Amino acid sequence: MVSAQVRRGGNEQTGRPGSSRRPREGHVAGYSARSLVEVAAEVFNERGYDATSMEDLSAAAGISKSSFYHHVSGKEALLRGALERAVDGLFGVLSESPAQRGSPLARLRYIVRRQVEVLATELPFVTLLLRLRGNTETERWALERRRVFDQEITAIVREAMDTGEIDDGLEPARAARLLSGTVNSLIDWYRPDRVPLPELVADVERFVFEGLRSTR
Amino acid sequence: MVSAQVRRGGNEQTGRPGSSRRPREGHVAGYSARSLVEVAAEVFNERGYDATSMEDLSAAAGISKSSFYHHVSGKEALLRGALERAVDGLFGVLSESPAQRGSPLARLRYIVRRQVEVLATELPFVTLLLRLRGNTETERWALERRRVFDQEITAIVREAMDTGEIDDGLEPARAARLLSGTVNSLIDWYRPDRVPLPELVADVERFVFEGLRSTR
DNA sequence: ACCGACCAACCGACCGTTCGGTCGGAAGAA
DNA sequence: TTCTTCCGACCGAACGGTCGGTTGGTCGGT
Repeated sequence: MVSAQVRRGGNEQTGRPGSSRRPREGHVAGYSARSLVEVAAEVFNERGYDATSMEDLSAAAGISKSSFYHHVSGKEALLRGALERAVDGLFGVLSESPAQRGSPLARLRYIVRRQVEVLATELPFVTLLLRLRGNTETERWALERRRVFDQEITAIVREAMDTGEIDDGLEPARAARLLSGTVNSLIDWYRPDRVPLPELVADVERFVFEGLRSTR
Repeated sequence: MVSAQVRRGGNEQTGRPGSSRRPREGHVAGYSARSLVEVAAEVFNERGYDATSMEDLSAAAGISKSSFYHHVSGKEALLRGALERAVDGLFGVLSESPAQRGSPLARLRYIVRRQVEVLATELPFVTLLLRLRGNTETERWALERRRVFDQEITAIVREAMDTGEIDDGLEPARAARLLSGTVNSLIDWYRPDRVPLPELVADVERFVFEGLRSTR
């Protein structure tokens, strides 16, 4: 397990510590394992996990590869850390009280809205989660968690169909997959600071529940 | 350049030629470059492009790594071949006459339906296309073609909003992205033979244009 | 004296790719 | 028919290079 404690969460000048050559400001940088997970998640998304070397990661963190190993136990541990953050964010939504009380449709709408918010705020981590191939044990664990999450959504969709709140012309599982697919596709184009988050949330909710066709 | 001519497009007993140990039936197998592209696309999707070794590919084709090189010029050429097939399929839809004539909404509906069909029939190739990271020149070329495709969709969405056929509450570019995102998300769960294609096409069209909410 | 941050040099494994050579059928000459 | 020549399919072995990870050590603060 990674044991380093938090000392400095980042670097104020670039947002990512020492991504360009630092002039060796002593030997005190102090990267927490957590901030390195953030760096790693970004690089994983740019290059792809397999194409990312430990040297790429350490360079992005501004230290040498061997120094990097002083802070983290290995490549897969970084992936695990990032995936855990994504999974925790997603399941956190399900455990919020508006996701557990109220009519099925209201719960579903709430989950969609919150899921968009989590996707946006935890973008690099969720992106990583949604692009997994399942090659390692860590990846398969995350894939399984995703599957459980999707099942929860499917169950709520089914309830909402039973109450007649949403159209029951589709199979619940298929409707849930289209729903999740739409929300998750945000990671392919959403970039923070380009679109106000509340506006994005409203647009996605409208698209998912009302569709594209004119209401007039 | 790949120079082998088509001799046998596949193998009737497994659907993929020689994926299990063949008892050396002479030295006549005769893989066309095309059938090897199909094998490669499947393995790329299972393992991820970067994580796939040439040995993985040759093993899937049932020949040695060095024999494999007798038929193809290299790893990236296989990727290129697969991506070209996906891109051609997608742009082919746009050039069909129902995609160019009629009201914007009718054209959009047609494109969505046909795009689902292309996704389904060319699943491995389109999957590859939609998961690119842009590390190599080939990948960047494909990404650029995708961008052009999305722009075409955006233009039609904008037209349909101008005519009032679809809701203009969303920005055209954002509506187009949600639309494409929904359709493209099929690659994450659609598997042939599980769902009749016409039914899938109808479901996706309905979801995209009518949304989930009840029509009653 | 000790400790945490840091790094150059290194390791075995595996990568994509090349190459020399074998095998068996097709084709032409006898 | 038999002999000879040729060719495409095929493979084992090895190449240069890069990978994830380790080692042995320096340096500055306390």
